[in-house]
Amino acid sequence: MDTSRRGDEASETPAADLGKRARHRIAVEADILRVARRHLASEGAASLSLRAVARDLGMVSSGIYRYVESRDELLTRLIVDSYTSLAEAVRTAHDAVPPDDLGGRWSALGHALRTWALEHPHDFALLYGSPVPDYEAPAERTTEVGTAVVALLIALVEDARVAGRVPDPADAGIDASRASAAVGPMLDDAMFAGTDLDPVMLAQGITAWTLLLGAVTSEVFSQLGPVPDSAALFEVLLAASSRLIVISSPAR
Amino acid sequence: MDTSRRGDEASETPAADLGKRARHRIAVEADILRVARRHLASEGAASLSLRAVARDLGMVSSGIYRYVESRDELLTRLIVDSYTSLAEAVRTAHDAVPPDDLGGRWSALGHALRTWALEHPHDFALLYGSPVPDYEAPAERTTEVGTAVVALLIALVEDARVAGRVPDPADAGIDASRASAAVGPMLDDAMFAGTDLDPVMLAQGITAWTLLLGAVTSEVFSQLGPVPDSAALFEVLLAASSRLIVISSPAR
DNA sequence: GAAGAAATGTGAGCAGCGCTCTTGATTTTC
DNA sequence: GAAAATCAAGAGCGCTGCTCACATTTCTTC
Repeated sequence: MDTSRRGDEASETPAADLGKRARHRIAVEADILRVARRHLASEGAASLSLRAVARDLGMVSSGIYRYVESRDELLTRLIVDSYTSLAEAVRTAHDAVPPDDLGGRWSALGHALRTWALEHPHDFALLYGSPVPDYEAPAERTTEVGTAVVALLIALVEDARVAGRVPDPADAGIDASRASAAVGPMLDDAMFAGTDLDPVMLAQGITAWTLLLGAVTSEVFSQLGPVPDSAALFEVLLAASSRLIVISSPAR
Repeated sequence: MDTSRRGDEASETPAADLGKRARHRIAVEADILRVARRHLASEGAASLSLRAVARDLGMVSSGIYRYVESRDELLTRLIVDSYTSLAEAVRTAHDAVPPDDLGGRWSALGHALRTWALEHPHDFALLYGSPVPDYEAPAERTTEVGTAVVALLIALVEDARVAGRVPDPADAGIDASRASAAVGPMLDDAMFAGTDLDPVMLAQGITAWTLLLGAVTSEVFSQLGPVPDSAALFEVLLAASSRLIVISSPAR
């Protein structure tokens, strides 16, 4: 049905509207990812089963291999998907804050990260927990999308520098020469092209990020045992991390 | 061999010397744990298989269930084992530092944690990574031994308070009333019986611990991608965490 | 439109897994 | 020595990832 198109059959398939085979394929691939995400959310990555996904889709178990190379490849797709979802959530929250409200931007970033992690614990575990079963993430496909949220952090640090609201590194126990040796070479990376960061500020940013991610990890995996008011504890940790990269009033 | 003991056969088994059955059992249980630890170290928790352990021990696959209730129970034993190993490593390093060298104690603690984690990445993942396959750690058996290293942190914070070398919480962005609300109730816990901590200091200790654990997690799971000099970066992060709980000279 | 090529669905099958149960042998207890 | 507990061994169930041969359907090319 619905063959009402300028009948330029054969030859090119200009990716505009496709044959029923191609259409079916992208639909099935989307279905697989959708069902897999549902299974991931309810059961976790470790018990994700290709057979179960196929069963849910009403196809025979071997059929799914026409669309997915292997279980690991499905996991990779889920990782990319989760990174995208996380980056979008964080970016949306971040962009809703006025650019000159540096502290507010970091706070929004942190809260968005925490909220997303608590809402999608298994996705979070996939991204920031222990690497899955003898599965090494293929860097080409994950690092690029995985750096989206870190890019926000970098932009924030850069803006803090421009605004002269960078905290004194000595207050954070950061030694300039040490920091240079540790992260200096990282500044040559493509990610930092065009920025004007110095090693010390990058070190401060990494420290803040490490503390923030540690706080979220700790809560999602409940590493501290039962915490009476975990939201309040997060506020404390977030405030501490904030102090590492931006101070409330211009210094010096 | 070596039956040279007062031969009070039969009747009681006073746990001193046992029948051949009991002796065999504890030997086999130790073997199982040993082989399982080897598998864990080389392959990770997710691909740990009871059948493979049994095979390595030359026993038939079903035989291992005489000694281990289930796969989850084996994992629990490994967790307890790993906690013990970690606690011992950290404690040893910590106790080698003069008690009044507060910064040195924290540094030793941090370095020992990092070294242990890098040497036993899969064990570390078991303790501080994402929870294993639909497996919820039985709190009774793990929390007790899991708090050993945190106990060191608490003692350190306590000593810093006594020595009057506690940093100003405001420098770390910690608000007193917020901190009280967040962690105050935790002080009623049995772990803090006998200590004289206030909520703010506890919050500072937790912040430092979160940063330290985040730094180690980040490195072991390589969450930051390739880092040129990860050891130097750890020094920076460790120094930052140290500033959160102890300052170099007595204040006020 | 017919014919060949490519993509897709189906079912059987292999090896591995956790775990249970039965059967027969060994050790401990009485 | 008899009864009870312990253990080794094997068969078996249902699940997993993955492969292969085969039939069917769609796409491409003449």
